[in-house]
Amino acid sequence: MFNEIEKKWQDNWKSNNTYKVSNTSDKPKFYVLDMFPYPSGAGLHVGHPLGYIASDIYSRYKRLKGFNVLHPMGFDSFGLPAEQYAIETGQHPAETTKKNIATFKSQLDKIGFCYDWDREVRTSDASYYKWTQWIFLQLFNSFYDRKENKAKPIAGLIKRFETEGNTANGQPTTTNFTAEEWKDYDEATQQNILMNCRLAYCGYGEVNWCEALGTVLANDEVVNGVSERGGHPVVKKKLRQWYLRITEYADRLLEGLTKIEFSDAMKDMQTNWIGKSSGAEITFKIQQSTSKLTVYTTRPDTIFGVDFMVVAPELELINEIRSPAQATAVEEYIAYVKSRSDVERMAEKKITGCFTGAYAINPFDGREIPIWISEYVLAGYGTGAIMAVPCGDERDFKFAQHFNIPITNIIGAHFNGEEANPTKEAVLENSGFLNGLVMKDAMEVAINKLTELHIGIKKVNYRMRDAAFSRQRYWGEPFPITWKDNVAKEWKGDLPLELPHVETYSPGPDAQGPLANIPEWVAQELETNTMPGYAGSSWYFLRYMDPNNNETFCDRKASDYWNQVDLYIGGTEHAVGHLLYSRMWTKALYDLGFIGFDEPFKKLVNQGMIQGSSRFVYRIVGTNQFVSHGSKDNYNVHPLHVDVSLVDGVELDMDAFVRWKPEYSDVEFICEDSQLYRPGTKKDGEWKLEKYICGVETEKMSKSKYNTVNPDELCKKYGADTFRMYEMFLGPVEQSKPWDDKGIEGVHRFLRKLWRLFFIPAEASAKAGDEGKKVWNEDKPNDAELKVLHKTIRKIEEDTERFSFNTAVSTFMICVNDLADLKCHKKEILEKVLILLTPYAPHIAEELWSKLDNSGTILDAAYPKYESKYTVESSKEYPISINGKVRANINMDLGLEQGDVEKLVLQNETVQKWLEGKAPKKIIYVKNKMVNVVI
RNA sequence: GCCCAGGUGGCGAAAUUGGUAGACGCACCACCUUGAGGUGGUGGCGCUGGAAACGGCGUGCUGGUUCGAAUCCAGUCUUGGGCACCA
Repeated sequence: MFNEIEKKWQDNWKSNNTYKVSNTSDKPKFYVLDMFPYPSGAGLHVGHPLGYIASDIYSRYKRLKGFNVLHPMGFDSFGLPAEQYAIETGQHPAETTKKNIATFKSQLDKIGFCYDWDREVRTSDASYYKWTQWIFLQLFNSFYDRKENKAKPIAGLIKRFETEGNTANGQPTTTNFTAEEWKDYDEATQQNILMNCRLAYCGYGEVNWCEALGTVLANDEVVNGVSERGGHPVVKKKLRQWYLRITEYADRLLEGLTKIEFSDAMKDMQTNWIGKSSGAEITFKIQQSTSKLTVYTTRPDTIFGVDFMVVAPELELINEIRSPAQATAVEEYIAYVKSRSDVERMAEKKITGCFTGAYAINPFDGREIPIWISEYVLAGYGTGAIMAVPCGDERDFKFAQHFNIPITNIIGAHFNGEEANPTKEAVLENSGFLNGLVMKDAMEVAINKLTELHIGIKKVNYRMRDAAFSRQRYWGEPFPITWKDNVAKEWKGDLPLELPHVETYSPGPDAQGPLANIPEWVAQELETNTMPGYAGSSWYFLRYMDPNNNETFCDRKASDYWNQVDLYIGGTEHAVGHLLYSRMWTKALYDLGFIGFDEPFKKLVNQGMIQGSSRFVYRIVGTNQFVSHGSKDNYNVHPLHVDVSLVDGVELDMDAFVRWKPEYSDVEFICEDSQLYRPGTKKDGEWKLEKYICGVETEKMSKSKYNTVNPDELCKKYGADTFRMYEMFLGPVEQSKPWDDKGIEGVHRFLRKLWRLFFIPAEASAKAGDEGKKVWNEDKPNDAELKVLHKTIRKIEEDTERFSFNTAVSTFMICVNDLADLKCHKKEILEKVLILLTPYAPHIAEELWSKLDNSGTILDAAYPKYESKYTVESSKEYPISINGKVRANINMDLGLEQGDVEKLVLQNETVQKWLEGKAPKKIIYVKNKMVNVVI
């Protein structure tokens, strides 16, 4: 029955364009956004819709509350998996992507979401990536003006170079020169300098190269030294790469966090990723050399505790300063470091290093400080060199110990000689002019002194690096860039620069992408890299506002109207990728005057992940026997995933298992009671006492683990409304939890019970699924019934507002139970309950609404208001507790004065017994809830 | 190692500001409805002692603050997530 109702209303909404959203309205606007999905070939599993259902409920709720709600959906359809699938099967990514999107859309529609599909965006559509390319060009043609702290068109910078050079204005991302010098530079030199200023720039850099995927990866796409996708090894490689100068936005990205509602956990993650630290850069003279060594430290107060210097092996400086005696050792060490991959370094974490033979001079006490090189110092952070203070830093301490370098103690008793102590509270000793100062106060004194002597400056550093923005792949946005004589220029054709069709996806020469294999492409000297997956997703929320505009990426009127996304729902996995990039793009577009806000998402809610509950069978190694969970430890077994649909709870359907895959056709089972069972040896219907118990583990839901559950089947069996409410009922949206459908019956029962408030099925036709006999009436409700209604209105509103959808479902259940107890079938009550229910179970609400002889759609009904006279208790038995422990009840009216309450309490028999004639110390009357007597 | 979020019945969970812990649902038990099954209904359901009335204990563990703690504080164990030689 529910299936037909749902089909009927889904068709009705579609043909009436019920969810069409207009960019003009008298109503206040509200923008609810989901993180759009990557349309994988596996289709939707029950984990995907969790956030979508939550956002759908909130959107529908806001619509009922009188808002013009934008709630769009689209597809993040460029990316690696489609291309890898293409390599494996030969199907073109455009084809598979189209097919997958169709599957996703039909699956989404079955759940009854209120998307305006006219606003759908697909990042791989030329009409969409035209604007991704356009925005890229804006970034390419802009620089970050550090003085005004915003992005500006690069034309202004060129003008500045021509008139003032780059001395006073200081764009520190490039070198200094005068206006005359600028004019004398040839074009290549000028372009080189400009490239160093552009917000999207091309440069040579150490990148994360993944051989198996044939591409570079951004830092957030590499996990534990292997690729996030596929788990292939990743090595450092020097390559020409496009980058986004996100580091220029580091401070604003941090500052912006205070203006938006993200969870603390999310803010912490972004803050840590940006990794701001402040300290000083200090330059040391080197003995018998004109070279100098500049280090970055957060602890300039420990300058007198420096016992050695460490330089990253990659630094050129090493060749200038190393002593002849150490030359061979240094070269050998550098060769050794180069031979090691990131994975090895991380796995081993051993202490290695090599003395250069050179010494730096401590500027304050003239001490000679040996300069070492070691892989534990990173070339890419700070200056690539550190001053080591073993008494205060654990890594420095271990290094000193390992190489027998004497340790200077500047913190007295705080250092025990056994381990370093990174305290800032110690009083400094052996520290020259800093003696007697507490460390945290000494920092400023030290920095001032260094500045005064021109050997150091205060310095802020960020852990975040510029974002690698090119991929050596096919299935992504082409860069509208041409190369001539090693100079990158904006492509002069009309956007979009369309992705050409290819027959093969194999990499081009010299670690270039497949585009390098296309002669016409190369002939035009076009860039052969493509943009990364996050390019299209960094601005899609803007395109929804004005999706069909062919003149601009998003009309300013539209973006001014819809403004920020009011509510963004998605997983935490994008904390340092997508969410940071979109924030940066928004800021850049804001700086350049294309939009009027500089934070894209006002509020972010992270939905938890629904994990799969995997089942395992245990194959005895080298045999075709499987042993049950209880006795698996007695054998040498190999665990294998088994499809969850073949398992009832933990008990395997052995006959279904042998039919599952051909290679299992003649297996045997050693069951829980150690009996051997061979499928097919017992006839159907014969009692099978043997049980095979599977192992259980919670892991990520994925097709390869056979633990996915398809929402289609649940919608078919129970209906979309049941499915929607059950996903919410499972627990708080923010929380991750393994999927489990054993409670879905309860929610389904609730909806049937709701139905029976309107219609009672006739006895004989209970199974036929017709609507039954009408029982609803138009009688006037009484106080008890109104009380149920208004309490529900209040609770549902509160629950919905605070995204506590699980308790909201409970509230509905209580409401329906109460109405059933009261035998209340009154239209006046029921129709209001239906309105409350609309966001949660739109189909059944709409159906019953129409059956109550209402016209129009319930989606635009007026949201009921609660009356407080029905939501408070008028009189009640109140508990009295004595020293916090409830001992008796007392009858009294609400809103009594303290004095009256005391009198009433003292008359109570139980209290008198406890007091034994003495006066109580205190009588506390708590929030109209209870009374506590302190004795 | 560092940062963050959790830990409550057989299970998913609730408890919005410190105020009668376990709402609601699942599972389970008993009964009613039924020829039977399903559906539907009523009641029970933290542990423990007790025939019962009633009592003791109880929100990972150990302490503390408070008339009163799942909630606040200190320490500790544990699960999940993030970062990881960032000087």
